Amino acid sequence: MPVTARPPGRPRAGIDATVFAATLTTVAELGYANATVDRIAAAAGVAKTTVYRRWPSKGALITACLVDAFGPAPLTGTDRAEILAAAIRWAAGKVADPGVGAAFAGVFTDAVNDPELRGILATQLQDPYRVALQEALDEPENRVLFFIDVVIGTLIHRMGMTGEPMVAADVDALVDMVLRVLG
Amino acid sequence: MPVTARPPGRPRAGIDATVFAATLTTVAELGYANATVDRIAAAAGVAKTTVYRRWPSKGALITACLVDAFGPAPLTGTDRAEILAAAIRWAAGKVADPGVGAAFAGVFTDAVNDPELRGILATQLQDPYRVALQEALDEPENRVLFFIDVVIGTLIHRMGMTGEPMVAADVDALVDMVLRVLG
DNA sequence: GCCATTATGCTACTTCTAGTATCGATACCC
DNA sequence: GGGTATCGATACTAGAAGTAGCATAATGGC
Repeated sequence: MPVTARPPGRPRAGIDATVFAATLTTVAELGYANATVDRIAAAAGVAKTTVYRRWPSKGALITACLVDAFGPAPLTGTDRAEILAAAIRWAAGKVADPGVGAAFAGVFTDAVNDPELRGILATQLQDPYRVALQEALDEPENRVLFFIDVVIGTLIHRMGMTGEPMVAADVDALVDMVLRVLG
Repeated sequence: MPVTARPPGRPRAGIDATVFAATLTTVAELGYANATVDRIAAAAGVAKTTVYRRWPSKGALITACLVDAFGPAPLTGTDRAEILAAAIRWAAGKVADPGVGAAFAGVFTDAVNDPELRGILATQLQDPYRVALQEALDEPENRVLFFIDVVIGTLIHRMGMTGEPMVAADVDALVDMVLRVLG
């Protein structure tokens, strides 16, 4: 029994999941810049005002959508090398999912000049993985942050410059490179 | 004597350099999102229409500004390791220049969902360095592109997530990591 | 010095999007 | 059925990208 009793009134239906799905498909079809909140709301079958009641800004919506799309990191493996390799391949696969890479790159760009959104992105999306990696690898924070910069930065740069996710051979090269330093 | 004779009429003054300088200072002061074409033009002391007569879009202006700010890469050194290390440190220094990193991250983000701008960015900014690196390192194109993804992606990711350029110690780590693979 | 030529400055405009306000309708739990 | 909080719909504001039209200014050539 939860401490907070369910409040009375019209409850929220499964709107979050519907909006998240609509966000990814809209971004995948039209691109981040053309995925306006109006269009996302229409694709989800909800009113734009409903979106803004649940998320304070478009960037916050995209970030929440990405947190949902990525989910918990599968830090599985018997040793550091296996954990790292699995984490990199998992990240590469997620970035290659339809809409995820474009949404990631888009919200990242928006965050560059929006300190508030940057905090949301760092806290809600990056920090859980950073903390989990610090524990799984027994590495200091700055080392894990560097690892995230390299892996995510490389994947997003490829996605942004070519419009296509990184091919398997290059993901292999990324895994090899990182393992030589942190493995 | 150039093949194309100078056309008659009012010649262009040194407007390009003025606008480029105003672009970087405006982006450095206000951030990419707030560096509107109106404000950049005002900072440069020219009319907005003049900017749009010279560059077809804001993204093209920023790209041209970055091409000017980066200039030719100093691929100096007696061996591959020296060349690579110098190139990485040079890139890190440029990204850390006031306005350059933010402008780079911003135009990169814009390019993700704008194929036309992506072409401009790849052709005018990336390709010259790619070709020069291919010759200097005697590496195939896909290998050099991977190198660029890693170095620029890492630097931009750090800049985007923290708002600050990468510190020297982490640039050292980046150099070490790349040298283990390509050096 | 004058003229043709071309770029610039200026004003106004269109279009699009993020985000907000208001209010009636609706769905849920009790 | 009633209370409550959310949803839908419409309308709105503010701001930025990009465009149009025209008067003006600066240059080289004569």
